[in-house]
Amino acid sequence: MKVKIPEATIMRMSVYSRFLADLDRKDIIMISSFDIAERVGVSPVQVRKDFSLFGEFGKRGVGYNVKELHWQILKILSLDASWSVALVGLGNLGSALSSYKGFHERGLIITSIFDNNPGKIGTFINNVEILPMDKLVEVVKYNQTQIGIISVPSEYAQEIANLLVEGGVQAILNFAPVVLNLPREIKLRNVDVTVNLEILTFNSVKIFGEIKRPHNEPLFFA
Amino acid sequence: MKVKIPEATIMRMSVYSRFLADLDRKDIIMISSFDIAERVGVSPVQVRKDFSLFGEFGKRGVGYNVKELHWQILKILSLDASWSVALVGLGNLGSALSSYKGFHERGLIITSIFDNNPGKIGTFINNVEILPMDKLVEVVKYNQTQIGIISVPSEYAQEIANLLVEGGVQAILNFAPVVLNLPREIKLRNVDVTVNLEILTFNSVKIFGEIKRPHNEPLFFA
DNA sequence: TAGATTGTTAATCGATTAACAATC
DNA sequence: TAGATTGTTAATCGATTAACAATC
Repeated sequence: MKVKIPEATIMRMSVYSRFLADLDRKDIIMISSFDIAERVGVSPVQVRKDFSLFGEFGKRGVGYNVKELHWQILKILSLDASWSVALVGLGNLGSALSSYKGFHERGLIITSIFDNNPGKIGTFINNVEILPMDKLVEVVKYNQTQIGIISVPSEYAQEIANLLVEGGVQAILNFAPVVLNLPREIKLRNVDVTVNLEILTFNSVKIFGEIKRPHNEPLFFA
Repeated sequence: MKVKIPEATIMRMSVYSRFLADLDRKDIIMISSFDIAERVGVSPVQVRKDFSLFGEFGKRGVGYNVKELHWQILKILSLDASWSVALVGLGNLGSALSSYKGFHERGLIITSIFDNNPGKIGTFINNVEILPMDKLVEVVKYNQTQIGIISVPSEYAQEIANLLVEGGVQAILNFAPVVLNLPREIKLRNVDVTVNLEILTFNSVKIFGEIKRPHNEPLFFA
């Protein structure tokens, strides 16, 4: 009775759940797999199949209760309790992440922020003090931090990853475009913006065959 | 003789190519699929299989010439010529993207930047003037922009996407956590940070069964 | 020639889709 | 009961891995 859950399913569950939160805010009571599918850009069967891997949440002939389904998915994603997150690196990207409201809404609580810029250390973001890197292990441990986010330059990413692991995190979300070496039990996800752009370049050319239009000098320019 | 290329392959090609650029900078001449595999975190067969979808780039018994292979992959990804990219939304995330050097290195040229903040309009980033949104269609057209990057708040993302399409882009990279509705011929990729974090929460719990440790008050706190 | 490593074909594994039975 | 919609089983499709032949 042990089903393997495809990662693609988990990704979609996260998307469904955000859509359901939205419906709930709008006081919509029931929804069908067809409506979910349409708004989320997948097929209705896909939606039902995904749900079915975790249980039976709907009523045949009727659909799904929005509140109930939403709650079930949050439970599945373990977002029914909060998570302690450490953010390392407060450049532009780190700042964007630190101020992103979506995390807190979904129980992902940034409990510590680290940077090595003396001008930033000691200041606060959302009541969290920015600390120097040499406090990382200690603080991450104390906070029982489960997830570390790495948004430092590539050359420091591995070093930071090691510190996070030493501090006891279970999972790392890495924004640096490097391949990190981690103990197998640590969960890792990489978000790589360049890779995503390059997939687009590949796909775009496919459409137009081999033709590629060169671009002009920008219209508005220095 | 028309092979379908898995998207996963394209992603890996992008990663291989960055690794090869690195090797080339270090004046390494030859490399084997084993060494590539190890450093990139996949299996050697995977590497060879990926390459084989596009041609034969290696010498049996010897390996691959770094320069040659690198160049071939850049050609495959259409990164042997430059791309005109428009960046819309200059919040923290947009700023991070605008200052990311990896793009330019790989022929992804940000030719225009748009924001609606009057304090930012008229200033320059890397010689590109920040323009108001109402110039978007015109400028994107003029620059023959192929790719648009959306880093505006979710509620404006669809509207901006429409303008980009009107301006003639072929592909959109969307950072707003919403499902965009686009003409089928427009290539779309979504980068969704929350989804990635939530996959980590799911995976972490799986490891520890149902046990989840609550977190303390932060050690360093306001 | 022997050793190494590529490239390919076939087998396996995994995810999506189609068909349909169950049931509200 | 008829219509709607879920949930599941089987079929298909796609991607990875294993085995091995080719060849430097």
